[in-house]
Amino acid sequence: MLNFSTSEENYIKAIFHLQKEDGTVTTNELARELKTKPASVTDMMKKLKAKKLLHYEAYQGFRLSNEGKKVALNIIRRHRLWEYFLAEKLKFNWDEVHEVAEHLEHVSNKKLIDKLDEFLGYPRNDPHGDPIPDQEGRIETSRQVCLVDLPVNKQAIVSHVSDQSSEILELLKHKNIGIGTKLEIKKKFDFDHSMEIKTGRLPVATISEQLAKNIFLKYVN
Amino acid sequence: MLNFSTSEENYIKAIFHLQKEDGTVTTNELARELKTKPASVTDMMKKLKAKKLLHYEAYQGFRLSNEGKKVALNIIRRHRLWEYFLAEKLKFNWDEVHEVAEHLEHVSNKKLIDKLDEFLGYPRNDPHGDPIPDQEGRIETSRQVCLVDLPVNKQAIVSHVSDQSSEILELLKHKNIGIGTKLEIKKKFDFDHSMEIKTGRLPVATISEQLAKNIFLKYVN
DNA sequence: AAAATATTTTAGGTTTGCCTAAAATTATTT
DNA sequence: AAATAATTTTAGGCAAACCTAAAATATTTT
Repeated sequence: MLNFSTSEENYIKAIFHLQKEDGTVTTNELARELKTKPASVTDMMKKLKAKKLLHYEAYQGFRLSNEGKKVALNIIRRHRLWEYFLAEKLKFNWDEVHEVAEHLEHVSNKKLIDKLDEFLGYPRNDPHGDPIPDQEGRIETSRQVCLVDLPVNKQAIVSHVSDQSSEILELLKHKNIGIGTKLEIKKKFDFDHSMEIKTGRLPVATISEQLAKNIFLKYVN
Repeated sequence: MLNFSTSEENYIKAIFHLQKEDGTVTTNELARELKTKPASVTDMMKKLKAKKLLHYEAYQGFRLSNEGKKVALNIIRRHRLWEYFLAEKLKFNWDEVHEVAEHLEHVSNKKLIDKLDEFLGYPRNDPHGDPIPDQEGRIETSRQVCLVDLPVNKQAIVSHVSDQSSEILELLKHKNIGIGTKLEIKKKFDFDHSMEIKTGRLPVATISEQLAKNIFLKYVN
């Protein structure tokens, strides 16, 4: 894997994220995302095309090549590992990690990142719940997570309930929660590890730790 | 504290280190240190002078201003904390940390560095034995270190022996070690924590862990 | 103290990544 | 399908940080 400038890396990363929704990314979209001007985007697209990181024909938008995707996943791996480190080890707040990780992610030393990964215990998701690509760039698209481990404000869909007793099902029915219910945690209470969640249209519901331990979800996206 | 480019930071740091020996630094010295050309150095000196980070008159060499020194100590703080992190937490080898820290040091987020410092337990020296400046840029010029904690290949001078029994003094005399003796550790053995040290002119001597625990030294410089 | 040598600065050029304004192309209306 | 609007690209410039070659200054030698 060659080395890229901070600027090139930011473009690659932005294209990767944008092309998730659409298939192909436009000059204006990218300029908006990166807070730069369309003319600057065109400049960079020419350069990245020359480096074979993306497919691009004038006026036709662009998509990352396979090589470009590999580079993107590598940057995302660095970013999310640093986010995890900041939140888990340095006790940064959930909402402060992104900005700092934006800088750390550009220190591209493979050994550093692999050792950081090992030190952190090979985490699978960053503090926002997004999956962390492995050394090979493999990424788990949608893994199950226990409600206990679901980050605050991260939407997820109930996919499994481990205890099948009538008692738990009664409780879940009462709270209008079932497989397929989309929800997010609004607040976690350290005292008893209970939480308030929000489902689709309804107001908040309180979930005990015992209940949360039995509910598994998949991230949206 | 304002923000500086990576390049500016590298110049400031290099001047700080060079002016330790001499009082004033010359264009050629700095060019050699930074593997750049004298003309580039002159360019940068004008810029740093305009930013009041150094004193400089054409052809007369340069010295950091007080503000420049503060900036330098801040960069050195970041560098050494990252070195400590890499060696202590990520288990990098002693001789690999410097290069990686050269990159990490330029991520200048005060909160990041202060939290890193806290996470590491406010270490006083980096893995090379060099002191780590505190938040205010204060640096311990020459602190005592126990021989047990002296890094390999780092010269230091015996400044204190805690046990004053005749037995230890006999042993030290036999090995030609006394207050003022300059030595460095050549090898440490994990098995019994014994070590081989080298003093001035003489060949290596072996020191037991028990003995090392009673010898304190000051770093050279 | 003049000449020779070494150092430092100036002048002008390059690349990267950004910009504005104008031209080219594509998309949308009418 | 022409006209209008929106998007994208081109052309030409700018600042940072580097470069080479030549000029200016300082230092050393004779």
